[in-house]
Amino acid sequence: MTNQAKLKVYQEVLTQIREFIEVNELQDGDRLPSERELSEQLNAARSSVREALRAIELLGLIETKHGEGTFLRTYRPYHSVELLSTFVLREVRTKEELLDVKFMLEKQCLEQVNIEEVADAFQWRSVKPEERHTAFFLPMFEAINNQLLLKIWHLVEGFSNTQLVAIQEKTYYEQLYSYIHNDERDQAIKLHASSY
Amino acid sequence: MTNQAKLKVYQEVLTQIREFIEVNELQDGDRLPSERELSEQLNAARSSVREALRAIELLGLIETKHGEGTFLRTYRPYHSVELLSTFVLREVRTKEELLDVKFMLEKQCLEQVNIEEVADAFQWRSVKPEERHTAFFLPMFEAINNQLLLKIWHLVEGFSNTQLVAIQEKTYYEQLYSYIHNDERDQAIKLHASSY
DNA sequence: TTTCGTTAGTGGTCCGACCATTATTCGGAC
DNA sequence: GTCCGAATAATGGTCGGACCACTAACGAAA
Repeated sequence: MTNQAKLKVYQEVLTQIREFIEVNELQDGDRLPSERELSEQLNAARSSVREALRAIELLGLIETKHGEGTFLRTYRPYHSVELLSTFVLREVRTKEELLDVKFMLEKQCLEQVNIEEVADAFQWRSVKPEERHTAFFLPMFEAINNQLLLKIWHLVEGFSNTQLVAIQEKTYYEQLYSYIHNDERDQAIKLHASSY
Repeated sequence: MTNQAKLKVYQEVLTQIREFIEVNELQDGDRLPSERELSEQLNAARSSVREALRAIELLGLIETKHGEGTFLRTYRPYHSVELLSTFVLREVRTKEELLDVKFMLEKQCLEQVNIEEVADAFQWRSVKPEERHTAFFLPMFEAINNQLLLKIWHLVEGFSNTQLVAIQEKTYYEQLYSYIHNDERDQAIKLHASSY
């Protein structure tokens, strides 16, 4: 027996849409054929075509405008990450696990970030104490220029925030910043670790 | 005017399915109500329910068995991920981000893992070359004992796997293992980094 | 030329029908 | 009583059509 030969219609449709995009070299913002056209050209019911389209819409790959059509869209991985997280975090409720991952991400950030590229580096100074942490790290993650990483951290941050996080003094972040600025990464990481 | 109040039906359905899972504390493998039941209970047409289900099926969050029902699914990186990735990885940017995050996670794993706790440490020896990487890292991530971290890596792994990943020789993983075993973490990390 | 209804095309939603597959049920053969 | 196989019921898979809501383009009137 062939192992997997029987793909569902909506999956075939997806493949063909993918090919259509390829062949016609569609760019972001370009319009796809209407649901009815696709339905006819691909020999599939409109409802099946819709199942395919809704799936990749949810992912953020396309955008549908009522009365206008379906358009290709610049894919941003963080859309799907958000969606996935609500399911992935389903059973990962352990505060410990969340904090571990969050710590790990921040550590990685401290290692990688180019401090020169951090905008609003001192935004956190003028912010409420409980928001300092986010205000400090957010621009740093943005400077890393990896939206996926940023989104993951943001989500973990959001979930763990509801738990009590130790609030650090301004001096803590000042020290952290200064370490990185002088490229004393290991010192920064050590300090960061001591706060968890 | 409210900015975005008008969610589509399938999106509402999605939310409610999520709540259903939450409230009833469904675990992986558990069965969801049938499409017809959901349709009735949520006051939505069956086709709308299907749009929602197909979307999260494509994501790999549920599994449908013809004649049986719809089941919550332990994430497995085969199936539709390949299809999905052909869409998602259209842009070079996305590939880079995925690989960066994957690299980062693995690096962290190499730093943290207690090699004594790794079960099936040499499973990867007897596996197809293209599966070596996963077979090597999976037990290590499991040994870290952080469900969240594991799931994140698994997802990223699944996507990036479908694209060209450099296949390493057995000696590469042997070396990696031996470094960690002798607690020469920095050597392991350096080796790992050289492969990306 | 401008304005404003009309109209055609599009996505959004619903309904009902039928098929394919699976698990269950039940009755007869042993 | 046990076992087996044929109905049966429940489920997902697919189709086609109907109608609504929204948008843009067109064309006639001012």
